Amino acid sequence: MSNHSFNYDVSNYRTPDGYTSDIAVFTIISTEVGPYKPPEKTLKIMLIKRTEITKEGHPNIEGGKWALPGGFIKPEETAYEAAVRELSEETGIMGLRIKHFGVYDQFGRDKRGWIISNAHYAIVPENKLVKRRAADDAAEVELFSMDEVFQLDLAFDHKQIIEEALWFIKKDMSLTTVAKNFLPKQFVLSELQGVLLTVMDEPWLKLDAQFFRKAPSLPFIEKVVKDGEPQKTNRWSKNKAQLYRFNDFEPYVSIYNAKY
Amino acid sequence: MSNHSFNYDVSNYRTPDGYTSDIAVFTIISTEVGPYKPPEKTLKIMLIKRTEITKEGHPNIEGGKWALPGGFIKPEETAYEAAVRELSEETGIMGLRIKHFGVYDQFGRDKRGWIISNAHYAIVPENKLVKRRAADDAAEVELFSMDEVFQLDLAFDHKQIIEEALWFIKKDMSLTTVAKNFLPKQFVLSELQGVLLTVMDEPWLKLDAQFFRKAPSLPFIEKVVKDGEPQKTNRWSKNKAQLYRFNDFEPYVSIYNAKY
DNA sequence: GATAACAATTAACGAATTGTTAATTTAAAT
DNA sequence: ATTTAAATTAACAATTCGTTAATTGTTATC
Repeated sequence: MSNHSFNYDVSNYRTPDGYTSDIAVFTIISTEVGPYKPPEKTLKIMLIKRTEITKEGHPNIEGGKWALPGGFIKPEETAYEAAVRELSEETGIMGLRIKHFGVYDQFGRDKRGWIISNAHYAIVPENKLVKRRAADDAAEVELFSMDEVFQLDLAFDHKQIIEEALWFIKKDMSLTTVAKNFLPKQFVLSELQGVLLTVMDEPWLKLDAQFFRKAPSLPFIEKVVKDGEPQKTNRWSKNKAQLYRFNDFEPYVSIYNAKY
Repeated sequence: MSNHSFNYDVSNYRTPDGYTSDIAVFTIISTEVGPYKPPEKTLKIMLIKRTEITKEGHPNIEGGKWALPGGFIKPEETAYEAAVRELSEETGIMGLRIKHFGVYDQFGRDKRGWIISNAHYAIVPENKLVKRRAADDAAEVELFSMDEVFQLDLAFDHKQIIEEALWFIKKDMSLTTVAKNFLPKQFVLSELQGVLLTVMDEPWLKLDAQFFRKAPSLPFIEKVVKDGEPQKTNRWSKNKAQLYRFNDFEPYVSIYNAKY
């Protein structure tokens, strides 16, 4: 029988045993490194620890291991909607940027059967994450740095999923203005630089002289001005620094007119 | 019950009624516009026409409409493997670039039930596509330009899938060297320009003076040289033109150090 | 209250790249 | 021989880049 024409008799096909939505929740946490110094920023991912025993009293699959938050999708919702719901259940926060980035359907990835994972990543500003509430069934929730996470024994194929999520977030950080989701509405150039450096390590980013000369003319950010007066802050420094905010400009780049 | 901990009792959940792999197959066809002129290039997509009647003699769902090639995934294969298989069954060609770009799981998109589509796009050089064989059950196969395809009454949500596939291929063309999959191993700058122009329309691309001055120094292509002699061709022009090929350089760009 | 320290900001300048226009080369067509 | 059209090279002002140095404003230290 030809598949491409969708002739379909349910009895001829085995159907998947489950369809889940998993979410790699990233945040960037700041650690104070001294007064009048921009804090050091680190990319972290939120994982939950799977319970050893299910509610029904049976041993839980992959119990005791750290895993991505997520769960089974209901037929009346999409994987994206499920991700939004799971994330709000898990962290109590809403209105975040959530994006699909891959599907994991290798047979054997879940011993319970043919279970397909639709993977998303989400970005949470650290100030929202501190409100993180204890999970309903007291599952442990913790943030891990990228160094830490790859040393854990993760559930299922979540190690691979996280590796690929990390790759996507790096790409997005380079090519879109996602960085704004990690920053307050108004920010200072060194804060922007700090966020970018958590995932990118281009030399021109690290060199202050280059970054601070180029950044003020980036078309997608603008100086915050009130009554003709440029707004400044000394949040992180002795000398007052100019505040910026993202505007609606959508940058477009191409390898064919870039400089190398 | 908490979803994030994956406590799972099969009886509690409805499972999907099917999991399909659909493929947006793109090609660029050249039409001769005159002797010693580079041919005009147009982006086309391959669609198949769904039969009115199934093998079993029942009316086929969405019968008579044009649709993306694809089909149900078997439990022992991944959606990607299914895409490779379907594409080889359909066109008889292998070794193509195939990439996942999205999942379509809106309930109601397929009247047969809860059916999830894992969507891919593929790029086929036109010289391979001419070998396209008649489909096994004589389903009609045809190439459509982007203008044409959006005027058709497409099956399921395939219009949306194609729109998003087109968006992805444009992005990929700008940010990766996919263009090489549309070109012969050795090509001439005007051929590269023609391929890029089928999906991009930046001014510096259209302006020959700019494109031809910049292109020779792009780090991911190089002049074809044999025995110290630069290889040239007059495939498309009276004057011999330098042949280029892609090398292994992987370009990286970012919105933060681009020019605007 | 002078001054050392230090991040933010501005200035300056040669080097490299860009946008643009013009000239050259080549071989077929007339 | 002349025309034509595409590929290629040349030329040049304008812009941007990479780098180093100077300036500013505030806190900490003596």
